[in-house]
Amino acid sequence: MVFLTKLCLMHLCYMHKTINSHINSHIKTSEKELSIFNASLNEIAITKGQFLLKPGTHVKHEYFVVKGCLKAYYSDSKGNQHIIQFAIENWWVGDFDAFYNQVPSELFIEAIEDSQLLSIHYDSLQKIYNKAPIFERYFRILTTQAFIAQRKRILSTLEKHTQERYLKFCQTYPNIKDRVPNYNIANYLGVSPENLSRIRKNLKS
Amino acid sequence: MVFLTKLCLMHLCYMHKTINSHINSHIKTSEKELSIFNASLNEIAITKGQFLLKPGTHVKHEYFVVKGCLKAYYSDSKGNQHIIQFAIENWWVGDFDAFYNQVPSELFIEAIEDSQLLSIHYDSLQKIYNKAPIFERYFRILTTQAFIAQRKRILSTLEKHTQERYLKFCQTYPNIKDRVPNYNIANYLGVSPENLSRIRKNLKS
DNA sequence: AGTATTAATTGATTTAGATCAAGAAGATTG
DNA sequence: CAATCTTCTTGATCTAAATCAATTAATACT
Repeated sequence: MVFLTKLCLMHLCYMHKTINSHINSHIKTSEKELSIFNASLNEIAITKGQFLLKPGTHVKHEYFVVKGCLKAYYSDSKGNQHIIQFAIENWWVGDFDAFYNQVPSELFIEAIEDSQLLSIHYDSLQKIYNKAPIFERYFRILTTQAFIAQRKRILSTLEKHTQERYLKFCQTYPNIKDRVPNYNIANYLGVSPENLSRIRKNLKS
Repeated sequence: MVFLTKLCLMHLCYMHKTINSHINSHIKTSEKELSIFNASLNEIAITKGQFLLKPGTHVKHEYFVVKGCLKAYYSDSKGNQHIIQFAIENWWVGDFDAFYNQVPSELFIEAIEDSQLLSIHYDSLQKIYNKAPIFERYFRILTTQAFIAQRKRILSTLEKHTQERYLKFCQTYPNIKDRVPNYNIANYLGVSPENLSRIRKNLKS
């Protein structure tokens, strides 16, 4: 029992260490600011195939991936998945529209691997913004970078053929490419798995 | 001459008034914070067909549209325009990747109508963030909303047919739809002008 | 290891939309 | 108000990719 407690503490340290170094790679914080932030985080463990979020939910949390891999997707009327984001280590994931604009979620977020996450509650975040406004900067920078990445994704759908877009995807996310089934990459690119398979075959020769 | 000066002052007031009410629709500011911000803005007038930005430029400014309409686009090797954004009144426009990450611009920004803009310099903005950190919040909120809008755009290319995407575009941006030539809307949607024309014909009947 | 399940591949057919080409309708300008 | 330039439309053809269908390969399960 003592052993277990110790393990949990070590575990907690590891998760906080991960997010804190991510924070400090973007902004400079004091010990106090960091501890205000850390105090608001909750740990979540989720196994492959489990859902973090489903449509129709009132979303109160955003999630930081410490370890693992998830996909965020919409499901259309035919049941096709349209993947909006893969989230791996050091990414934030959530339904930002539902979270910030207080509308019901339309998004599925599902674990592709067993994953460890940290969650933050909407109310906690608002308090953090007031008590430690440096975190406005942290999220401003992250959102700006995410915005730029999305802009590039839009551009690639506008100007490139599927083969080029697939190659670009592999180049941009080499680590994701090897952790995710190909039909999910097809979903992300918005093409059929058959088409992606043929493209991959074509690239081999 | 006196008359002209007076006119310019009135003009200045109008432009600042526009951006200040936009700011105050998102955050609460003191007079002092607002005046710090206002002091960093420069006025720009640009006529239809002129460029605010071209590829290869070292980007030092972002722009707020007080009046007018612009398009931001990439031009591919065949000379096709891929429109990433239409900017009308109360929108910020710029090459955010080039601006924030100090890489050369790849973007054209061109006036579709005669336009009045306010520009802010990168260095000024950094100073504002330190002197009046409430503006971190302003830009965090704007970027978050822009991020959400882009996510919806990505989703629509993943799940919808061109006709549905065109209807969605008209619904989301009714004011832009009527100010921009159809072939530019086709560029934005990533389809040929001929195809959009046929879709529009089909919708009439 | 052997079975069940899930993922990837391959082939045949269909389709939405691109491309090519020409003309009509609007808008601008001398 | 011609004349020019720009935008939009229409038709014919071509092509990338979707869809449908079946098989093979890879994982997971007990």
